[in-house]
Amino acid sequence: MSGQPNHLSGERAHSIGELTREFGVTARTLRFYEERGLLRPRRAGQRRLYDRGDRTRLKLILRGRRLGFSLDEIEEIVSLYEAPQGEAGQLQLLLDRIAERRAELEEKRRDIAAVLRDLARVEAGCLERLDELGQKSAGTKRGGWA
Amino acid sequence: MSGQPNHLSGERAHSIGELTREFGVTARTLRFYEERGLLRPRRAGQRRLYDRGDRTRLKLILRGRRLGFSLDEIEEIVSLYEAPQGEAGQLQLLLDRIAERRAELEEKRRDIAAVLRDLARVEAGCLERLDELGQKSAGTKRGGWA
DNA sequence: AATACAGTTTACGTAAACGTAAACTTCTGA
DNA sequence: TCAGAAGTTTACGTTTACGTAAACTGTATT
Repeated sequence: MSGQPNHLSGERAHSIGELTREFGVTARTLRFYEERGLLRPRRAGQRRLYDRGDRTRLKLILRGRRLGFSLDEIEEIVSLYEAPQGEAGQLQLLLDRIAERRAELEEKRRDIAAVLRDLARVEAGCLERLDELGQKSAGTKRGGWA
Repeated sequence: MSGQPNHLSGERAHSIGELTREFGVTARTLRFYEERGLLRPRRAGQRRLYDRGDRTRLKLILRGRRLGFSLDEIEEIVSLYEAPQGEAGQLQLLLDRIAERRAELEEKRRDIAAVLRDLARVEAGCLERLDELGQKSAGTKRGGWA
């Protein structure tokens, strides 16, 4: 058992095509992220092979993207996850950056809450108006629908 | 009292410069948003005059921007707020779009929660490591800092 | 009158995040 | 053996969201 000295035991690496289907991104995007240094799949000859770590990183990247972070910011955030080494000064810097990001995220959270609240208001107005229309329709046509 | 037939009683309109300072955007941005149809300040001759409604819209726009929506999407969302008229079919369409947006926002909310959770993990790791360093330092240099 | 300041239009420039096309390699099944 | 599928590099194109510069207008101050 164990043919070649495998990288991490028991996991299957994925081709670029598999990744595109799994995550709904194009191959161009994946290559672009690699060019930007956001992903580093290993190679089998020319072909890219994405292991579990790469897929995790990709998930993080796409999350950041959905939240409107730039790729630069995403790079910074992802790097936070993978740099828990270093001496006291470094660690303090890391803690500071985490605090900054947390503040941004909490602003976004407040923004989301505000938009959701507004949408709920509009929705309530809609339903009310629909209800009025229903009443009139019931009075005019009796029974309303079918 | 009441010189000209004013637009909405008792509110003062703002110049573009005031808006830039209040919201931290450039004049170019405000003109661009107008060109895109997102804002419609009235004019005093050439000069733009932004009233309370314009400022409200701008707040909504910037909120959407912080959440990573495109200006097209923002336009759609803002238009939702201002179209609560119409007959039953229209209202139903509106409700559908609201539901879509709500779903997106809730995905973003989950994304935020996930990132915050991850950051908290990293932070905990940092603090732990700092604590270890503190212990060692205490043993070696006794007292540690100043 | 001259200067400054805030605002205006017009128009070209730019960074980010990919899209798209061309030309090539490397397997794989008929 | 050869077509087709999937992958590769290279390179130019495109959209979005503004930046930036030029040339002009109007008002206020010195």
